[in-house]
Amino acid sequence: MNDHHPTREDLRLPDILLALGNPIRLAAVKQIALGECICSDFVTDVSKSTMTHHWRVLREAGVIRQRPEGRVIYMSLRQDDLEARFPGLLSAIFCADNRPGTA
Amino acid sequence: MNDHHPTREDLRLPDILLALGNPIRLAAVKQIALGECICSDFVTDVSKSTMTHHWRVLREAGVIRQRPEGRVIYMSLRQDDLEARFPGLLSAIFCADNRPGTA
DNA sequence: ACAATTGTACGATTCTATCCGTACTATCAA
DNA sequence: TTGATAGTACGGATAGAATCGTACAATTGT
Repeated sequence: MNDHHPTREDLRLPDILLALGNPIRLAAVKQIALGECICSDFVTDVSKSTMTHHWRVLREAGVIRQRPEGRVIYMSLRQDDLEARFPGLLSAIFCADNRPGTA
Repeated sequence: MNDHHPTREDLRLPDILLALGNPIRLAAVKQIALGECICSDFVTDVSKSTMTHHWRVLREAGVIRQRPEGRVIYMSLRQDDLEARFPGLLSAIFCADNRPGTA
């Protein structure tokens, strides 16, 4: 696995917003926020390789951390880093009053 | 001018994040947040027609409102609508600890 | 009426994202 | 060692985004 994670200092707001500005990734991040999970915990309409792409976008933006262990990869939200750099951002996104179809 | 603005109820979080997930648009929105302005108030590296494109993306996502008056178009942030649907989102974005190059 | 100003519309180009299938790697269990 | 499992990597197709230049429309000032 290519496992580059940006440091806290290197997090960039536009990259993070772009990463979260996709319904599949936003839904995935919301699920990860409920607790660490592995790829196969996600039910989506897209293929495995497409999800790999989405995980990479989220990881490279610094939204999630991927931790390989055995043959699975645990994914978690980089809540502390995000809160340090962008206070309130995650909670605003998770508490948003979403309508159907909004993911 | 094509002047469709989504209603408050039709605002979609992924669309808004996507609209803000571009450095040029994020910078523009930050400037608009300081007070209503017109297109020519913005100094950018891109052409006029490219900016027209960015204004459209922001307007169609519901981030800004465009109000034509005479030969200029006043642009303002849809702060009330955004706060109603996504409380705290804008302030989190504007208060973010940005680094150089982050726009 | 004319010219200047402010911005849009359109078409073309280039770049980036999304998505899939297939092939592959690594780990684990029997 | 063999097979199953979990996921990545890569190449290619399609779609969408960003950008520009040119042409245009509306308004305003002379």
